[in-house]
Amino acid sequence: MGREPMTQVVARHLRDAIQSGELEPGARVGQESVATELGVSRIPVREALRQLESEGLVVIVPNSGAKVAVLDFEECAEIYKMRERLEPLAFAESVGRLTDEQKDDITRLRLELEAQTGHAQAYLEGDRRFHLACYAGVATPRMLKMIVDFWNTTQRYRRILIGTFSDEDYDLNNFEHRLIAEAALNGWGRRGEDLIRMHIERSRFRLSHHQDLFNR
Amino acid sequence: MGREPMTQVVARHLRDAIQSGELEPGARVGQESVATELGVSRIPVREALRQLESEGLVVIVPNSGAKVAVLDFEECAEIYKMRERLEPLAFAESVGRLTDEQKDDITRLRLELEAQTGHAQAYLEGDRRFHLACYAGVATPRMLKMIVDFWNTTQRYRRILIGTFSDEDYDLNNFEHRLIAEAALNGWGRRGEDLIRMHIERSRFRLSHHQDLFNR
DNA sequence: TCGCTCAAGATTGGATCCAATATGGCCAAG
DNA sequence: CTTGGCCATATTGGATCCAATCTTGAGCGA
Repeated sequence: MGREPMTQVVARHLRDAIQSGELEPGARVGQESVATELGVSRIPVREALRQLESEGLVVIVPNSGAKVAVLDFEECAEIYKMRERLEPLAFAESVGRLTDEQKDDITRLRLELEAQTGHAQAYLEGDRRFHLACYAGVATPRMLKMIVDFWNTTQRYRRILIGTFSDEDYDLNNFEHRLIAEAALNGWGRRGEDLIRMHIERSRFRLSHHQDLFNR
Repeated sequence: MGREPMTQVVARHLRDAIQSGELEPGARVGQESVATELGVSRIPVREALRQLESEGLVVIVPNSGAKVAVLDFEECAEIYKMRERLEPLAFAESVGRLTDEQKDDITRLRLELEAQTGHAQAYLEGDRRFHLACYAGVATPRMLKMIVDFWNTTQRYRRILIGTFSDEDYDLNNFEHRLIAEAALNGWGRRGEDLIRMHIERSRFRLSHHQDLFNR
């Protein structure tokens, strides 16, 4: 059994750094600095950066370097619109193939998430886990990867947005999750599609109400 | 003005080779052979392969090598289902921002395409150009790239499928294109969405009728 | 004949080195 | 004071070389 390629290690490291906010959008990501920090040569760093670029996390300018991707409001909204189309499909494909364990996961994650109400950071992580659990039945990894990439590229901005949540915002979110979970557990594909679309759509509307968060 | 990075040159070369059918699905893509063929070192080849992997054109197995991606029927159908969701969105976002030149392109490409009726290879190319022209108004490149990647990964399989077209299949296709073009030229977003979804859906149905083409 | 072991060859992964390009500061001209 | 051009420096892009891993096929034994 072979060791894991350094490229993957570097990619994961940078991915985490970007999503945790350690590397802010627009921040320069120098090959040399990353290489020395992780004790590897620049080669795996370069390949990792290409991978992250394809995931939408960084932007590479030839002969200039890589920077953490910056999303303006329009781009962010566009991603939400794509999610509104793709995630209902993922739900429909997932429902019906969910094992009992996976259904239990959905319920468990939903309850854990509700328990984190008000704690922005933990809620963010839990929210992600819950939604992805709903798509656990998707057979082809391609669609799942696209969705995960969407979540990753917007994670940084959802964190900002969730800071503006009122108690009622949390409640509404939790309630929508309960409806979605119900649909998943009962195999209601079509109903789940609508719920998920509306769920994401509401997030997008909220996003457009806080458009100012993108200016700076 | 700087020269274009070798990585991009290699990537384009391999992309063309894969789409033209020169490299068949499952074919091994050795770094060394590509490098010597193009007169470059293996470094840009490796980076190009990573890029193509992110586009879904090749599959890289660590320490083993890269192979042209093979799609089974399920994966191919899944991509079509995603297209059925995303391309209507792209149409809706594009329509309304189309310039007069872009509208002329749509008409011109549609007529050129009809003139190629019966010529599988040329029809394939024209079909692609026509559809992409309908999305020319999309502002954010991210969605467009995803759609192009979908077309690229399935190009090889559409070629097989188009070989089974009867005269009536061509006619139906051309007629649907006329309806789509009409919607684009008149800015009928919602109508265009439905037409495109049904257009792709019909292709997917045809695909499932020729499922045997995937067995070998 | 079939399956297993193991070593030689081939191929990929990574490090180091050199060339090409962009960045940033400095100086001079307007 | 601003702006344009120029050169030193830092950083990326690519080539070459070495190490690690996988693949292949011959040999052996059941």
